[in-house]
Amino acid sequence: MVNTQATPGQTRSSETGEGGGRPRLLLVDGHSLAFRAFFALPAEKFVNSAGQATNAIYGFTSMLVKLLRDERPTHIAVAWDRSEPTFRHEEYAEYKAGRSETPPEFPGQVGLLQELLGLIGVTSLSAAGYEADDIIATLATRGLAEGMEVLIASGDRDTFQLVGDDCTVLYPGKSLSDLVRMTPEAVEAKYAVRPERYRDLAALVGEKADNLPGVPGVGPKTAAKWLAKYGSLDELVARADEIGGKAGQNFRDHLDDVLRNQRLNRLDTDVEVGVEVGDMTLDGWNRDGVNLLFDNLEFASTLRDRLFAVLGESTSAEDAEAEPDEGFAVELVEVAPGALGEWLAAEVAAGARTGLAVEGTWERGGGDVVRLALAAPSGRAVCLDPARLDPADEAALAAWLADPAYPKALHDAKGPMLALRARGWELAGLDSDTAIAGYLAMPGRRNFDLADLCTRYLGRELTERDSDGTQLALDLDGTGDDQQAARHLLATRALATLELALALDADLAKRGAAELLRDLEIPLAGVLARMEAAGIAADLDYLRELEAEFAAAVRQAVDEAHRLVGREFNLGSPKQLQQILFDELGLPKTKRIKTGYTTDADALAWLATQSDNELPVILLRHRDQTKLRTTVEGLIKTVAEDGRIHTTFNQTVAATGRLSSADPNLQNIPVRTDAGRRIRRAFVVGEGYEQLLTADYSQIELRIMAHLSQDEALIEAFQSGYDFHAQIAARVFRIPVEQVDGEARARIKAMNYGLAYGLSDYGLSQQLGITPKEARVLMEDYFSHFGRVRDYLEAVVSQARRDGYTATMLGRRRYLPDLNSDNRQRREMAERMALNAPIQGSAADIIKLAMLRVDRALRDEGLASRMLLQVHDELVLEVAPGELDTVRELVVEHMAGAQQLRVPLAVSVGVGPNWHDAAH
DNA sequence: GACTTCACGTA
DNA sequence: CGTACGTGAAGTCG
Repeated sequence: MVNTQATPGQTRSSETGEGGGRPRLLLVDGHSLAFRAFFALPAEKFVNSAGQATNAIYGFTSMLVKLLRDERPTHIAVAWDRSEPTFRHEEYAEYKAGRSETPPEFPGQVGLLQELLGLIGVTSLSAAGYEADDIIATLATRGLAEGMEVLIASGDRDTFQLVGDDCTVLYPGKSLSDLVRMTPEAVEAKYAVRPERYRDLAALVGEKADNLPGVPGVGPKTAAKWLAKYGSLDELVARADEIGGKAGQNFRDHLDDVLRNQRLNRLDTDVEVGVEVGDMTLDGWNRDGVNLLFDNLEFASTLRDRLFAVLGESTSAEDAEAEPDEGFAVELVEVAPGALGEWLAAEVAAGARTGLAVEGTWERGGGDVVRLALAAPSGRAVCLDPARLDPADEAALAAWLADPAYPKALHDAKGPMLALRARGWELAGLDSDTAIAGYLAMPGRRNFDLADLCTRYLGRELTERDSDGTQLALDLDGTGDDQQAARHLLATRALATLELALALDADLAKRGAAELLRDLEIPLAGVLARMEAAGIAADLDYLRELEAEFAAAVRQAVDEAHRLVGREFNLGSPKQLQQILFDELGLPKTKRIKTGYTTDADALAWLATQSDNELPVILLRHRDQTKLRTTVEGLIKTVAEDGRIHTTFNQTVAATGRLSSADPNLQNIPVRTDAGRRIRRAFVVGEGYEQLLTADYSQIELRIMAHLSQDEALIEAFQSGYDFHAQIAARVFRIPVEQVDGEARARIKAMNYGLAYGLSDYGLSQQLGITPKEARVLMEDYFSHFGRVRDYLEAVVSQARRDGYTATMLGRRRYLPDLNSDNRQRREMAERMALNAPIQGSAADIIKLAMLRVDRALRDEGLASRMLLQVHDELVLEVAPGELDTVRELVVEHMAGAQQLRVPLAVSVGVGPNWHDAAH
């Protein structure tokens, strides 16, 4: 492999074409290489979720990236065959006949590949009546005439006739990435003829793939021998009689075939292509477009990174003044002890943003700083070790960190804030958080690594290279010599964050999310950091009692189940449960899932009604108790030294804009059952505080729906202040409110909530235990009274289909490309997401606003009470002695007033010594 | 050990 | 065959 990879000995400085190096033209045979790629990669492993095959696209792109990286062409074009017949067909009707059918997965990929090439700025060419080879021959000839070096990547041996001192063919070898360099020497070594005689040789031997039979009994060896002896095919034909033996006779008998082959395998060098080779530079690529296409094709990020890295280089090569070819040109400055203040004053002017990177640990509301790096716009950076900081420097650093006049850019600042806070340092002036910015730009993405964003937004890789160009390991835990590498890497991260922040500023401005970042999410990060640091006090003894109790209940359920079945089995294994329930006990089958039949709670409850067997009921009890036990166990494990549980709020996970809570998740503590609610008693008011206070928005999503749809009837129902669901039920069923019974109210309540989820008649029927037909009638009745709601929901989806995204009240977008998917299941899923996202997302916007307001008010008022938790529509606060009335009033005011809607935002408050008793 | 599937808790 | 999450256990793969 390696021996075929001997890349030309070009140096970096001669790569730019304009800069004195010789222009280098790469010509690619599109179909030929795409077809190779198609068969090299397993089609079944390269299919996106919409069912589109992608193996040829992936393999071709991978090859192209390798070519761009290794060969560094200054000019490039990809030539394509056309489906219509060529001049060769006119001459010889059987040309290329007898080829097996093109696999159906292939043709569709060619169009996408051409689209991709267009996006990365590569010229694609084809010409009616000609094959790709002819276009390549034409361009190669012109390129050579203009003094260019020419490279041809093709799997068609006909191109070998073009090989010369300045023209090399790269021919696919055994594997996809293995391109053999066919130089004149290589052609001669392999075929024993000079490249210009290759046509003659091929004419004698024939080409099976093109259905061009040669002389029977004559292979490359004989053909080469004859050509060596007679010099050329023309001479050979002229002296055909001199050739002896059986082969000679065959040659004379098949002379017409040979001459036909020679005419047909000649490549046309005069095709009208309409583009000058000098214009085939690689520039002006469309990053957003490539990203979108890659997202749709569902390609791994590695290929994208490799492509962007190589494109980033080639575009920057256009402008010698621009960034270096790759990486970040950070200059790590050593500052003498005591001189940090001076350096900051000189390097980091107030008002100019600084990149800040922190290395350390942060979890469970605490943390520590190992080192931190500051990078100025000049590219100069310092890296500081807090443990070995001169006292004067520490003071200067602390003052600078806490000074809002010095704007800072960090990546995922909440963790670093916790670590800094543990050192007694306050961070102010957070001006950009590149992780959150990335999240606002692409809320559906899984992760927002600094390195990923650099590749995507800057086209540069966040890696360092030593003098050999080999990548340094991203080893932050190094010791000794690695220390310096770690310092340099951290400084690089700081500079990368700074540059990334700039690119994201522009992107967010385009997306209308700049204010959302600056005024909502960034300030919220600080609030969340304080909430995490505070944590919520836990009654550990009580939790242990609960655990023992739930564990005993689990054991009892297990015993009963084993006794009933007559042997031991794992109640926690759906697989074993299926075996017992459906095979051994012969109970009726439930809903199908991938692995058989479901044993979920609904199914078990149904089974209990279908048989006298007690097992389903026992299993249900076991499930309940197990869930409770594991919840309690999880909580016990996370109680910190300070007796409090410090969750982590994630600000960049939920695609709708909600927060999420993890380690432990305090947003899914049971509340619906009595046993579950007992767990909430374990969350107690901490020492030095008086009460827990919970405040939640009543029906916030329905109120948002009323607001956004502007449905008068809905708005009126909220303004009246009476039981909302009952009022709606009264309207739908055309009866006075007093006559609405529990049943009717429950149905309408389910309907109300289901609307915002894209509920189907089937789903509603399942939930209410009625037939789908009854459900449909109910929905029709509902919409006959609240037509604006239906109009609104439909409008949201159609607008999202048109724009590609939904937007919340504060302009938070959610991108839903699947709205135009050909796959019905995906499309309908995207439709439900589209109608839910503005509602759930606007609710998230509003409570985030409320959190900022409440936090600000508490601090402005100098109150010691503090916010501890957010559970989507609820806030939990810890109230300091004597502050209850003030805090209650303040919280209600700022939650209810967070956003002006066409309906009131109702907030209800409860107070108690623990989370359970603070409910209302 | 890493990953997927099922199941289930919350809003 | 309603949205959004996180977690734990079992099962599977390398």
